[in-house]
Amino acid sequence: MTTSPNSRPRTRATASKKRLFAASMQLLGARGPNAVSVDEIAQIAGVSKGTVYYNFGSKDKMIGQVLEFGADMLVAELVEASTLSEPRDALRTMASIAIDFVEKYPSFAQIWISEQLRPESDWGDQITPVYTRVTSTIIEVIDRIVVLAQEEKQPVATAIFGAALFSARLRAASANPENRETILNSVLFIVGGLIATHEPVTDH
Amino acid sequence: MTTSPNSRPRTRATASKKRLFAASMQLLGARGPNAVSVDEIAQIAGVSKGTVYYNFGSKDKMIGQVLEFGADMLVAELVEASTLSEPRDALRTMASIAIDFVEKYPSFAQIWISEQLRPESDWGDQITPVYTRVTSTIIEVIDRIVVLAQEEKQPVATAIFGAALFSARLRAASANPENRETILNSVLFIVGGLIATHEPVTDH
Amino acid sequence: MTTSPNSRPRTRATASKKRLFAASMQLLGARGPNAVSVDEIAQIAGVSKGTVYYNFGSKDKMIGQVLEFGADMLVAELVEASTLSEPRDALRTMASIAIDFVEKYPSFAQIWISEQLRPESDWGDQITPVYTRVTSTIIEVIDRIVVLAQEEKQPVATAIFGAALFSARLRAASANPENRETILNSVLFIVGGLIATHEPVTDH
Amino acid sequence: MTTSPNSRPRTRATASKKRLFAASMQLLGARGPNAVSVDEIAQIAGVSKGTVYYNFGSKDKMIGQVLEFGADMLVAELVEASTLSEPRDALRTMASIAIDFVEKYPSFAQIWISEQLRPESDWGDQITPVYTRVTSTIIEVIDRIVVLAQEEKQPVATAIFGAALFSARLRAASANPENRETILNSVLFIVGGLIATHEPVTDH
DNA sequence: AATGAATGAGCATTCATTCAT
DNA sequence: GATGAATGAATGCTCATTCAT
Repeated sequence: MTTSPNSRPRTRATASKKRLFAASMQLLGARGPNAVSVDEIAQIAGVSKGTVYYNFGSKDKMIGQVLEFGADMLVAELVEASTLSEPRDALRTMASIAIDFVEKYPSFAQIWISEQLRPESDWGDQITPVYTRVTSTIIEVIDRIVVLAQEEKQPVATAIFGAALFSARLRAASANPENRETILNSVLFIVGGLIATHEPVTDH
Repeated sequence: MTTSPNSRPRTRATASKKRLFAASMQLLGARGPNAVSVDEIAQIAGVSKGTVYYNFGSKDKMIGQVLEFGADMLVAELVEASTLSEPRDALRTMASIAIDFVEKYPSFAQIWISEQLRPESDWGDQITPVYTRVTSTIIEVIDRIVVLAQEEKQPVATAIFGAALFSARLRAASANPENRETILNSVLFIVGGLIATHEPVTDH
Repeated sequence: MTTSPNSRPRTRATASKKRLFAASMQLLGARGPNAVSVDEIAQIAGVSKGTVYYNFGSKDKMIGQVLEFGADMLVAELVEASTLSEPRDALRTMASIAIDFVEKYPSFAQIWISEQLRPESDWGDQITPVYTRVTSTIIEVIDRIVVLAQEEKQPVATAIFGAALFSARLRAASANPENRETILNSVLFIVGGLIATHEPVTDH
Repeated sequence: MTTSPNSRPRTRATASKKRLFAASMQLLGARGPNAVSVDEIAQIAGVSKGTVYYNFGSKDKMIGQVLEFGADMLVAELVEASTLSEPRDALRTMASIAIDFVEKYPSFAQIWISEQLRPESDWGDQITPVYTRVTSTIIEVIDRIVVLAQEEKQPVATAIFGAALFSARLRAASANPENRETILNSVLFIVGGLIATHEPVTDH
């Protein structure tokens, strides 16, 4: 996925890099960057610590790439779901996807939330922040439901993303998680409120 | 105990502890626990490092107390706002308070969001998680607006809190922050959706 | 005991000092100087840490005095036993006393053994090293058994003390301690060897 | 493992570890574990502090290995001496070896004496305590001299070891040390006493 | 391409000691 | 006589990073 399919077979590319990616996704997703050391990642990947620096240059750069990879995973799924013919089904499915993702990689939610905080850049000149990519997908779907003023779109999408992310995060942390349907409904109340107060999109 | 009212002037009582609290709020609120060292806190507080341990026992215990203090600050304001006669005004004011708080102590949002993740307990047995205290306040207000099934309440309140927290967090990180009113509206669309689909509370 | 009986009653002398002495004997005897902090001693004595410095000046000075006190305790008992009419009974009793003492205050043996090592002085300008006081008592008894050349006396007494101390120390550390009688016999074999190779003392 | 015989020159292999060992033997032998810091050991070894942790994992583990190494040194010499054809010569030589060792590494005696005290284990699960290895060697020699009941053997050997260790320790600390011969004689009086009261071993 | 030995700055924590009250 | 708040030097340890091979 990361390595766009070349025409040539590319025998093994970088086995070490792949293993490091896998180990990082697992460890970072579960415990976050600060709680994971380069030693541990290398050990679980079954390579030497030096290999991390050979392949990625620094811990931060590696984290950046892993984060991007995780974001790509999530966004790809969201984008696919966003094409469902019925936009409200699309949103519901997208929220459901978010719940699954956060359950699998709990600390990604936390990282994305804090990602904008960094004053300079830690893991990141980070091409596009995750939330931007997600909210623009959300906006596309919303645009198929109601007519919103331009300056309303981003805040509405942000609210939806925040509600979904936080609900999912809490559900993942809970011993006996809330009913998934109830959470989806709660998040989608935002759309209900939108519809109740805005003009619906007329199909051309 | 420390502040037992003496008849004598009591020049500066436990000035050190207060200074440490202030420095911690500032530093922790801005950069989060991992990014702040005991040295730095002590230095900014103008006391020696040993004083931290004399007064708090450990870095974690200190952070726990500071976090609790910050939570108390926010919750107290929210509770006060929740008593406004018009429940929708109350919610709007509460969201506004959250925005201000997050702007002042950006990393608190992040900490609270990740607070449930900790398997055991890092900064103590943390009486009640912040989100619980906040959502129960939100629920009180919502109960004055619509009639909700018991199992719907917590998820709805969670969604509202998540939307507000995330929006506020993003606004705080942004160079040219979104219009506050637009954010408030977006968060409150959840309430709009609620009203559109639930029976309103009848005033006796 | 420490305060040689004055003619005047000496109402309470220093209650704090006594409590510190008691706590120190207990803690130091069990765990040794390095493993015990001033905080802990003060806490168990039920006084403030400052009181230690008020009464003793420093941790080392306090330890020195406690060590001396412990040595006085042991030596007093040994001296008393040494007056038994039958010198071999005296030696056996003295060894038995050593076993009891080491069992009660295990780390005293260790401290006394390392006491001579200190290059300068840690806890001490320590009047007379414990081993000197003990061996001179041993020598007095031995002189009643056999005739020894002057330069033999100290080494023989040292060997006896070492054998007794080490045996006692090991017994104290053992889960199911060796039979006390067997230990006493083993130590006293030194005397047996002496008698077998030296002229017995003729009573005038 | 570290020293697997390579065909290639192997310039300096694990020079750091060796240097750390040498420095530790010197420093620990002279002043004991508590009085020596990791910084100091690393500095004298001419490596960085991190190297200690890279090679040994912790200060305690390093001390454990150094202690074991020292014990191996002593025991190896004792075992060799124990094979002398004349058992009493063997014992005398062993005592002499102990004196030399203690003179060179004064604090080892102290550590070994206190080694059994540790409730849990500080420097590791310490394979076999030194005193056990030494006394079993002593017992082998004694068995060639007299017939002892099984339960007498350990206490007698312990007394001999204690007498030798303590005498050696005192001699090492003394400004003008006692005559070595006199000390050896004193320790060996235990054997004299044994012979005087027990049946000698009959040669086949 | 990969390794692993080595580094050193940074960190949380301990503890004997001081001193104003 | 006694206290307890405050100190600061010292310590064991972690970890991202470098580099010769």
